[in-house]
Amino acid sequence: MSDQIRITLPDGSVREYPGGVTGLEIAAGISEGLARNVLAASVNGTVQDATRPITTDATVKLLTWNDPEGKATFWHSSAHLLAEALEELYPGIQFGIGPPIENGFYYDVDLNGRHFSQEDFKKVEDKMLELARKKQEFVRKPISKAEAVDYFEKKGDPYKLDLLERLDDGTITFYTQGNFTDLCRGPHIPNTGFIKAAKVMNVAGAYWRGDEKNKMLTRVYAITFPKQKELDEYLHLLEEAKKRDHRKLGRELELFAFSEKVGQGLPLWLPKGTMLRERLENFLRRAQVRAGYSPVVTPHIGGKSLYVTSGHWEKYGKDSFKPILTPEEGEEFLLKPMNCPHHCEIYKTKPRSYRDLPLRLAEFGTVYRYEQSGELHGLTRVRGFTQDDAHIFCRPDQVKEEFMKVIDLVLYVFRSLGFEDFSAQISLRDPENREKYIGSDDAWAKAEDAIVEAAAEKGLRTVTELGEAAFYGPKLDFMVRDALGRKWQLGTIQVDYNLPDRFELEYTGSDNQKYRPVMIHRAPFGSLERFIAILIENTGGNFPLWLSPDQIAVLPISEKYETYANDVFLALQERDVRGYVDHRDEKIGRKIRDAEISKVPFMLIVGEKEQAEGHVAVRRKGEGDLGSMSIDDFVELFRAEVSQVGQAV
RNA sequence: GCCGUUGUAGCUCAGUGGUAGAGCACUUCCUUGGUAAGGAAGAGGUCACGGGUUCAAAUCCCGUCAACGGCUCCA
Repeated sequence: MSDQIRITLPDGSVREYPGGVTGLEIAAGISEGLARNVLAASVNGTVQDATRPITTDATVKLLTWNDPEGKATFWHSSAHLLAEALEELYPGIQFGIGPPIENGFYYDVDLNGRHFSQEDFKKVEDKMLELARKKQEFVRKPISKAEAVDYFEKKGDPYKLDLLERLDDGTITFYTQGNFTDLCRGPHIPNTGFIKAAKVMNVAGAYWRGDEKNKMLTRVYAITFPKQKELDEYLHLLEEAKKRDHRKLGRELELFAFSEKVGQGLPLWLPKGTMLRERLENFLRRAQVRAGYSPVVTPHIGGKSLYVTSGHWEKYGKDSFKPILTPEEGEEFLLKPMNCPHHCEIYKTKPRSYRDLPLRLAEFGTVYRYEQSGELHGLTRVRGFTQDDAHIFCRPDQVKEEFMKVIDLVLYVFRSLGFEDFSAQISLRDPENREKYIGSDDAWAKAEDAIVEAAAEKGLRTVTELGEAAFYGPKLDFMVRDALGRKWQLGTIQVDYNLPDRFELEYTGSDNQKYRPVMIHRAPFGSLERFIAILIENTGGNFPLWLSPDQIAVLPISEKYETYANDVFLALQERDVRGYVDHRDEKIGRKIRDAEISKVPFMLIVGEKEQAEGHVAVRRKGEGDLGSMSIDDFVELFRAEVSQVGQAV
């Protein structure tokens, strides 16, 4: 151990230390402050305990709260602290897993039927902090599998034993802090004293190992911080995010509603929401016409045999809405869960030539799917929704080019609406579970290659997920987050070599032979409902001018100017400006306040002066008075802003 | 579907065994006003629904439905 080792630090400097030096000691040599804040150490790219000796030359980064790995380590250790607290409060409970997550951590526990709810949160938090103040060290101990099994058999924890079964002897470690010992690969923070603030967020059920055949454990979600102030800030941030929740804003801005009588997951679009939705539809319709799409319309139901042919009946029939029947003949029809089978039938209405391809059929198609009741969520997960669907029928040699054109369209849509923060996900087959999918290996391989290449050529930053493909083909999804950080899929592009086979679609090639086209399913919004939900949360309800349900509110100072207010409104309406006149018997301050709360972009105040000059006093929401101007000047100002985003819709 | 929590006026919420409340919104009247809440009066609830316990249930118990937070699922 007396041999010197060379440690390379992130700034490129190299220092010599005695072999066996720890991250903590290196930190102490740099500054006392750093030593106080070191949570873990990255040694040659592997995160490990800051207290673990380093025995060879290495590149070392000392991790603090400001590093994602530091945070993860902090929260992982906090999960152990949570477990320790729970065990003290509820002796005899058993533990599943307790990982860090994006915001905090959780621990799955089997409370053996014991009750645990919000009233107990405070007690757990207090216990956690009480234990944290003891500055208990996290002690790492390599242990043989036999000893580990023995420990948990004595303790009576079936979940840990289940975990141990899949671990190899020689790789197993225990971590102990205070009276709590856990099977854990680590790493951990030096001691519990770093944890100064703790909050149990909520509890939820979670199946052991995520399998619904297994027992449901209680998942306790919590978050901790090195400073109380940071917890306060986090809670404040959460409060702010809740204000942007589309379910809240949807009600407040009168965009949509639900009715128990209509049914859960079946949104009712109110006039203002419909206005917004129609602007979006028109926006995409125009873009699609430019991109060579042909709009079509198909019925909301289709004969069962259509879905037998498509394969959807086999795959989803048993857990869908049941077929509806004709009264006399008993013929079965399905509420359409997809538009693609209908579009395939449109393809088949006449013989197609290679010259006709690509054929791009687009439809705002409303579909109905039986989503499990516990899954429904505002507008992001519903049972009836409208896809901005289109199916591109093309020759195999056109797949990649068409795919790239769709990527362009999706990016155009996202850019126009200010969606900067999205990620792209390529979903491929699960290589270990191929019977889940229909279609030949060869077709799948071709489709997967086409997607990967197209995404790469478009320079998309993508993550690839195995096993996330649709049952009929791989896909490229565009993912965004809602106000509370949950991830949702919006735009999607899917290659399908399968449906053309099932529907026996054909085209005649230049050699007069019959060929099979390839289908691309695509939806830039995904569904209008989900897209609008995310748009509401992204904008906080402050929609761009071209989308605002009400773009202006004409506010007469008093009844005397009502006629003039109506004249102003009519003149603007003729120039395609949307809004209303506030005729209520209220003072101007009140009318302004209400228009501001309704998030109307422009308020046009008219009184004696304006009437005399034929002007309007313009007030911009959130900004204030812009001064008095003629109606023509206002329209110019208005149109400049609308065309700024390129969307005179 | 599963686990947990919740359900009182259009909205936000008080009320924990003894005749259903507040603020905002709504209606009417007064007020005719200059850039974020003028005043007064009024109307509005089978306390989600269905059972049960009790002299008495919004309140306690059981069931159903729905919403919320997760899990599983998501063509």
